[in-house]
Formats: sequence, structure tokens, C-alpha cells
Amino acid sequence: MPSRTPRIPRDVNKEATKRRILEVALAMFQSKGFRQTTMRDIAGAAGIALGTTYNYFPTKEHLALYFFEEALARVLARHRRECPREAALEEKIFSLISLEIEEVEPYQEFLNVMVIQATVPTSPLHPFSLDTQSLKNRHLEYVAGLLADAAGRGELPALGFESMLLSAFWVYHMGIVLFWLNDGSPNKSDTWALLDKSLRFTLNALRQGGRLEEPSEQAV
Amino acid sequence: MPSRTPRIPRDVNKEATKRRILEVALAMFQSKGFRQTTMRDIAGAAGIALGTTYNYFPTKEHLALYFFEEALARVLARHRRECPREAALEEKIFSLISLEIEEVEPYQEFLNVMVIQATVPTSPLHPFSLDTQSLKNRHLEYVAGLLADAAGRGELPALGFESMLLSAFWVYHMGIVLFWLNDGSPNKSDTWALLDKSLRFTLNALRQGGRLEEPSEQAV
DNA sequence: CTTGTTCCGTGAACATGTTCATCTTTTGAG
DNA sequence: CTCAAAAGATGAACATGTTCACGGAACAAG
Repeated sequence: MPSRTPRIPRDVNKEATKRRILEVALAMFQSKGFRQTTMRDIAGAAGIALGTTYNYFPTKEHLALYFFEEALARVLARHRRECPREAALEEKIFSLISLEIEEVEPYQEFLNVMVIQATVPTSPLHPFSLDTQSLKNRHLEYVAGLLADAAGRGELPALGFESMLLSAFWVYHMGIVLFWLNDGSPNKSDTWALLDKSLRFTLNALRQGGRLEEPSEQAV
Repeated sequence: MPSRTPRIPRDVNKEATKRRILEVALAMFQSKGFRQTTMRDIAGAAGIALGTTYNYFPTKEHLALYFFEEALARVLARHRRECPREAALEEKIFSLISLEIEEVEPYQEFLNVMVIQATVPTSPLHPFSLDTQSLKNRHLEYVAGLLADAAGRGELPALGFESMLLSAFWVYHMGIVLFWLNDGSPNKSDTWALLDKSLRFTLNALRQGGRLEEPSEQAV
């Protein structure tokens, strides 16, 4: 009887372990919630020792961050696939935020505890900052693409404050998600109404010149 | 020698203890940061046992909530005092958000960890929800007053979606605070620029009719 | 195969928010 | 004043995220 232990290369095993931890963790976050899921639970379910988990993910929150990585990837992929190129800009943005909320919907309880810390980049002091920064950037790059596309097709006038618009989008987007999380109306209908109206309002205003200075005199 | 112990009535002592815990805690949150301040530290500095703290505040976060209670009270008081009644609506709102940020500025590190959980109402599941709800409401009531005042003076046309405007304000306000927390520009100048321009833009648009439906044809 | 090195897994130990059985103080009735 | 009940204070104990010193497995060189 030759080699009793099959000698699996280290790299393969590591990758497999990492995936296993992730799968187990996400499943438990779903079923039991983030707070209720213990690092000991995760390690146990993944068949490894407690400390080993920390060889793969520096904190419990980082483990959760992967959730958002995957969710964002799915959202962008779906948006590219499902949202017709010739749709109006407000439709594209509405659809982007909707998809996002949809992907994230089943994890609402988990989000209530996590999203914010995970999505809001926070200060440079926060050890989390760099990791979330890249998430945010990937998101904003996509939105910048949508805006550039709309501008290229004459759907938006040249405004001269495009980068600020992107900042504003981030602010807006975070606000909507927070609102949604806290929306107690049936089917979260308030969120959809707010999203719809605020998008129309903003884009109409932008199309009409996006004036940032004094109001014209024709105002009531 | 009569009563060796002066027998201070319980109520008085309790109130004093509560205040002492609060003062000590806020001071330490400032100097060492929220995370670095231990419940044991607080109890020690307040001269009581660890468990006693929990007779006064159910969680460490509730202790922090008082910070916001006080900050909001100061902000509203200052705004009522400092902001002239006849100022334009955008100035009033700008000033309100500025004051808020100013009051909260020294605690930025603390905020990075806390604000969100403390200010975002989160789900009904969250034990924190009710307590933060009242904070939010007090804030929004004040803003509603500003809007009503502006409408009464003809500064804003009757729009027909005032309550949605209040929701939008909440979204906007949270977004700005998040942006500010994450703003790496010198003196946070990006935040001020964004705040200024977005307010002008929005209010100009509202004054010009606050159209929510299809854009007019005169758009470029 | 042998061996030194590097890498990884392990679980005990630690830090800290929170709970709870127990003890102490206050209170008010007799 | 006396004393039983009520209210409050206490710190040991618990739960859980995180660290770390240790040991063993994988690997490369001889």
C-alpha cells in the first residue's frame, strides 16, 4: 500500500477551503442572520478550527464583504444583460437600483446590521476602508459609463459638473438604500414612488439646463 | 454623633449617577474613541461597578445615543437662534446641515462607527429602532416647519408632494452626512461644494414648477 | 529518503459587551 | 427603633470576536 495520504497540493486545498468557508458563512448569514452566526459556527460547519478562519478572512465583517462583492457582480451583469441600451437614462438608473435592491432583498435582516458598515467607505482610520473603496469604485465606474453614454447620445446636455454628479449619485444611492431598509410601507411602495419621482425630477431638471446659480425670474 | 451616613434620597442619587455616567462616557468617547472606550472604563471612571452601568443604559449604543440627543438639541437651538427668519430656504437648509456637521465634527472618529447605526432607524427587529425613530422625527418636524414657512411666504409653490419631499430630505441629509464622513478633500471642501450646488439645483428646480412628469420639449 | 524551511491549522487564551444570582442599602409600616 | 420588602449595586460568569504560540504538514535541496 503506497502513499496513504494522497498529497493534495497546498494551493488547491486553500482555494477549496476558502470557498467552503464563504459558502457556509453566507448560507448561515441567510438562515440565522449575521449576528446570530458565530465564527465558531462557521468554522464548525466548514470543518476547520476556529483560528483557521482567520487565515482566510481577517474579520467577520470581511467575510460579509464578500457577500456584497458577489451581489454587486450579479447586479452589474444582470443590468448589462437585461437593461436595453436604448432605454432612457432614468430607466437605466431606476433599473440599476432596483436590481440592487432585488439581489439584496432576501438578506434584509443581515443588511440592517451590515450594509452600512460594509458599503459606506468610512474614514481612512477604519480598517475596512480600502476594501470597500474598490466596491464603491466599481459601482461608480459603471454609473459613469451610463452617464457618458447618455451624454454621447445627446440625452443629457454637457453640464460641466459631471464628476460632482457622480458624487451626488453616490449620496443619492446610499440614501435610497437606507430609506428602503427603513421603509415600513406595504411592499416598500414608498421607496419605489420616491425613487421614481426623484429620478424624474432630477433628470428633467438636468435636461432643462441643470442650472446651479440663481433662479430665473419666471419662478412663481 | 447622629446619622453617620447622610442618607441621600435614592432618586437624587440615581439622577446624579446617570448624569455622571453620561459625562464620563461622552468624555471618553471623545478622547479615546467609541470602540476603545470599554464599559469597564466607563464604570471605573464613574466610580461604580460594571453591572451598575446596565441599570441605567441597556447597551453601550444607547449610551452613545444620548450623544446624538444632545447634539440635535444643540443644533436645533442654534439654528433657531442664529439663522435669520427671512433667509432663503436653501440658506436655512445649508445652515442646518452645516450646524449639524459642526456640532458633530470633533467626534468624527466616533461617528464613523456609530452615526449610522444610531441615526439610521434600521428595522423593527433592531432593539434600537424606537429610540432612534424619535430622534429622526424631531429632526424632520423641524425641517417640515422650514418648508411650511417657505411655502407660506410664497418662496415655494404649492407642489402637492410635500410629504415625499420630507422623505427625500431625509435621504438627502443622510447621504450628505455619509459623504462628509468619507470626504478626503482638504477641509472637506467637496462636501461643501456638493451641498451648496445640490441645494441650489434642487430648490431652483422646485421653484420652476417641480415637474415630476415628462420633460418639456425645450430640453437640449 | 533526510532535513531545514516555510506555510498552515489548531485551540487555548484574551478582551469586552452583557446577564444574573447574590448581597447591600433604602424605605416605610408597625 | 425594628424589620421585612423593595430597589439597587455588585462582580463573577458567560458569549463571542480575535490573537498567538505551538506543532505538524508540504516543499525543495541534497
